[in-house]
Amino acid sequence: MVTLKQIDYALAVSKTLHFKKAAEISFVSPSTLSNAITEMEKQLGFKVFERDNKKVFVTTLGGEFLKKAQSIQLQIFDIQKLSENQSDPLSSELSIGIIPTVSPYFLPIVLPEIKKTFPNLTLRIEESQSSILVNKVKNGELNMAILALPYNLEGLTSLKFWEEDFYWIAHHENKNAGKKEIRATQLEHSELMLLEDGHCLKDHILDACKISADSKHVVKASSLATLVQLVKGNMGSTLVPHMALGQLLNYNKDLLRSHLNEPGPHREISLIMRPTYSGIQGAKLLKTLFENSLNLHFKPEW
Amino acid sequence: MVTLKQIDYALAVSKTLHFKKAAEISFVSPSTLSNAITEMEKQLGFKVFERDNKKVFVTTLGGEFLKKAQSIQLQIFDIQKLSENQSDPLSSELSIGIIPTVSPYFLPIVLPEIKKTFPNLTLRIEESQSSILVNKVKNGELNMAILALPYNLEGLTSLKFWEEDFYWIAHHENKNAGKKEIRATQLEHSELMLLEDGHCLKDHILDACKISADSKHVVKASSLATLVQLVKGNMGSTLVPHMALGQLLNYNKDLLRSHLNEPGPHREISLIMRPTYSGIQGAKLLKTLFENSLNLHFKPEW
DNA sequence: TGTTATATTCGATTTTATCGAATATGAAGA
DNA sequence: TCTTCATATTCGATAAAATCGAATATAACA
Repeated sequence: MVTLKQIDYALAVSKTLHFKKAAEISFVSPSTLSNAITEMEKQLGFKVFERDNKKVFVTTLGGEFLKKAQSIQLQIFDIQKLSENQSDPLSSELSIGIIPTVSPYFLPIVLPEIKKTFPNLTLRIEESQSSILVNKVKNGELNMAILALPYNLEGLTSLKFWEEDFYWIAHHENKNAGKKEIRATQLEHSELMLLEDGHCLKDHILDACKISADSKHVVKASSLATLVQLVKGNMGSTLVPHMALGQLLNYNKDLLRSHLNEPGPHREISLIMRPTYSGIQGAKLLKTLFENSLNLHFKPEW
Repeated sequence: MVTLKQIDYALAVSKTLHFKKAAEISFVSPSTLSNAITEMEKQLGFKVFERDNKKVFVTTLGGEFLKKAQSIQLQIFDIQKLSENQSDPLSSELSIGIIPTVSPYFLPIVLPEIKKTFPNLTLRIEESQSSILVNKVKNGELNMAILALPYNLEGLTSLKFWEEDFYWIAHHENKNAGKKEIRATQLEHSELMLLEDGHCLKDHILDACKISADSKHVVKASSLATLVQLVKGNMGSTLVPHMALGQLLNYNKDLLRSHLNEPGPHREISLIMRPTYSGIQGAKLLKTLFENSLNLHFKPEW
């Protein structure tokens, strides 16, 4: 039988590609580790690592094995935390990833609430783009992430807590500026400024406006704040999500907004996590907290 | 650390709800098993089984644990078979579930091909409805299943190998009989005879015809063959999938068919399996074999 | 041709798992 | 109430395994 200890050792080797270092991080002697790997390979019927005293590399089949092995190891971690997460959720540590087009508008609202409601919780927040966050959640580096869907979750579980539409932001001199509603067809693609590649907001905007991904937009900014500054300089127009309106426009007289009148909601903000994650109970509590905070803040249609 | 051995023992207890019997099926003494479970519960920090010398039952949290534990055990089985399935796929044993509305029309075509192409393969075929098959694939009782999608796969992986439309079968005295194409709106719901509940074909037909599930149909048969016999007796009409046409109509002059002219394909036949299943390589070979056999048999639009 | 770094082998030792016998416990029946 | 019975658990002894350090083998490099 393959054992979890063997799996741990194998994963340590795959991380270091070095038996001695792997032995160190596993807190065993090199001989122990070597024996364990050899025994495991005997059980499996194939070599996971091709190695001599100078180099170590993973075999093709070994790669398959390691992928599955890591998933199993994560599930074991999850299972071990079943107890603590059940008895008193959100009372120790939690790492959450969040995308840049949500983070600055969302965190100021909910962080105080989290602090108040779960005073014993130590939060670690990490801001990255969706693809990176999905990977980190999958391999256990993050407990959860806050993403905008639709997005390919690759098997992760999601809890939706907010949906919103996009608004078109234009300089008051723009001929369409100030309309309450605007259709995608009324937007001049050439003057539309979007975020650089990798931001899911860009794709959601293209989807909502049914613009093909390859149409060229001159400006590709790295944040919504930049884009809005450019609009203020009358360089073009842009689209931003509902939750960003208040902070970005800030009663600026030059900037006018119009609701994007296309089938919505244009994006759905969700909490995602591994399906085997033991803190799902806690995640549901968070989801509710998020919903309540956001509704209080945004719903009274200011 | 929780070990796989402990997980095995715990699952044996959960199956038998009896420590002595669990010890027997695990080939260890009762004391060994008892100690292992106690030690495991100490590691986990909670009791999985509430027990005295008369009764054993699973705690709430224990149930959570056992569910995850079983999933892990299955993945370990999968990992152990990585080698054999890789080197020479489809050379030992394979259990496949298949739904009743595919089985009689599909197996006669592909079984001879499988025998010819994979002579060393021992096949076990099991016919059941989708919900049962999904469960059996999930808990490892079956390696794969052949289902008609869309269907809630609950995380299982699918490989589509065939898509087909439905045909309306009517007695030649029926006023619409014999038309090449027929729209759902032209069908008299009252005279439509469908399979009993639980057959996914019934749901797919309701979907394709946009009939609500609660509309009452008098006849609810347990097989397509029965339905067609009823049509022959002029009791009403029915809908059958493409692959069933030849066998069911069999050049019977009383029975006329019309293609259901609604957006399709009306159902997709797929091979489903656990995502961690190591025989995916073999499954892909089967998929190709299925495609080839079916295309040869059905595509020349007889 | 040494030297160095590193994986592996080997024998001894510690740790862990397992067993059978003895024990404890609660249910059922006399 | 007292026995009997079935069964989970405890205990001490034993078997199996995991681990260690030292010795060994091996390839790269100077």
